[in-house]
Amino acid sequence: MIERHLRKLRARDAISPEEEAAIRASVARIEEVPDDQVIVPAGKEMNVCTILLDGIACRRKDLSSGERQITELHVPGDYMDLHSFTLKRLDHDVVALSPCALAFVPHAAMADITERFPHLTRVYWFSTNLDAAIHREWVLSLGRRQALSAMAHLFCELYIRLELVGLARDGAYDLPLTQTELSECLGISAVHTNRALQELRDTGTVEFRSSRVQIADWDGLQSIAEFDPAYLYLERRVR
Amino acid sequence: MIERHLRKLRARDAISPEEEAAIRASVARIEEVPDDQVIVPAGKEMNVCTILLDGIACRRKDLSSGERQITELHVPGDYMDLHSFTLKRLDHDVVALSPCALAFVPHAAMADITERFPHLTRVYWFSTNLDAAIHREWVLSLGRRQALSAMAHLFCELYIRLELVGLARDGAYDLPLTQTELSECLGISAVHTNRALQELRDTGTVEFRSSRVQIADWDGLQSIAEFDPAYLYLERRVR
DNA sequence: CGGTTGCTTGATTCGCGTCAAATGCGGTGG
DNA sequence: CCACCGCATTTGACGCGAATCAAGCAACCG
Repeated sequence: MIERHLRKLRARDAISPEEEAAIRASVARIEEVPDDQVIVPAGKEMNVCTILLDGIACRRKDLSSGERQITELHVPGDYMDLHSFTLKRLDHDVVALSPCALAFVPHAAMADITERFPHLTRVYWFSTNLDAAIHREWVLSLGRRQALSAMAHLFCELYIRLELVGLARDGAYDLPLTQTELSECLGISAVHTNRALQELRDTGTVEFRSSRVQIADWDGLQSIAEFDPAYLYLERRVR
Repeated sequence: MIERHLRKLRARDAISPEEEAAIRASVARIEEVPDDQVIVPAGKEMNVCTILLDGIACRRKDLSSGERQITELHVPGDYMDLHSFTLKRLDHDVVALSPCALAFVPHAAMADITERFPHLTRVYWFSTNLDAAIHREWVLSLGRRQALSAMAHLFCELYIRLELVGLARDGAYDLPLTQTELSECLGISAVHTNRALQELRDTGTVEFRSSRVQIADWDGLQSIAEFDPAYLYLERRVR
């Protein structure tokens, strides 16, 4: 299952056999967690990082009022808390939005990689910078896009990211989120999320029901979203 | 002027004399740019990184409609585009919001640092992860906070970050932004920005005029903002 | 089969956007 | 020193996008 992680890395850079071996050796333990489980709580002192092998998870921040904001969705192959290697504790929760399979990599193993593999270190540094680029795109969505456009943008982003690891094809992918969780990504209410979904369906571009996204008209969806995948850094090059 | 950069790093970790020397040696060139200058355009192939020595700058993304969203403000001491070292090109512009003094560090010098100083590499990796943490807090502000609260939060964040490099004290700091630029940080209109500023002034917590922020009641401001500085990782520890 | 959770709908409210115009103000040139 | 300009700030009127409240419905599940 770690293949999806390698596939994600190799989409952007070359990974040598030695580096691949080091990555495989860095995994100390595999675990499965149920729906809704808090995998990493905000503020906790960390000494492992977590790769998402299967399922959908997120980074989530809370307000005292109980309102929640999801700041990033994670797909299989993602390091969900690689930044804990340098931050030591997180400013947000990492939460499973579906049953998830996880791989744990001790910080010590990551430290070993940084000493022995400077190039792989840059690859992982790149990976956290890619997360930041995704954050920035979400800032743009939340700050300036209309709800409909932001929602379309999210469906586009997830299609590209899931297709990269072989989990989307023919314009469709599984997305086991409730409408409430989707609303927590988009910074809107659950009611408005429902209405925006209907409006998107009415445009004939995309449908989201029964935990599945079906894109009928990619160009139309992309145009509603003003989606430009440049921020996902899909080109393969030496970092 | 590079002292502010060192001061920011040393607030979170120890920097040895050898590391300090390497940092100082990495600067190839110093330059001053006027107000409104695009320092790094989105998409451009980069081979240098830029430290902000003096002035206020930002990361900014545009929509085709001409609407703009600022995704982060930069204060003196910040590396504004350290992520270009691994990303090679940026997904946003870097723009001077006041006249700025800049220090340029070639990617080659940064590569040299990553080979010779693993600890300093982690310090810089941390620095880009701190930017991501700030992005996440802005996602929360844009997604879930009311305009008044988000504005108060931004004034709190800037106070802490500027105080760290000696540019804020006695509850006050210079902030050479127009209300329109402030609105581009907060994802609201310039008109509403003006009204929210008046409302904040009426609460007696903070005043923003003539390019200066004067905080009269920190506790009150913090409470309006629900500001918790944990996301700024102010504790000093080995990374 | 009753309870829980998620989805859907309608009515109403509200935060903020938009448009337009007025006011203030630093800079510039006569 | 004043007239003028350009830009930022401020104000008012009005409209829209999304929140909120409340209720009904559908699906799942022990």
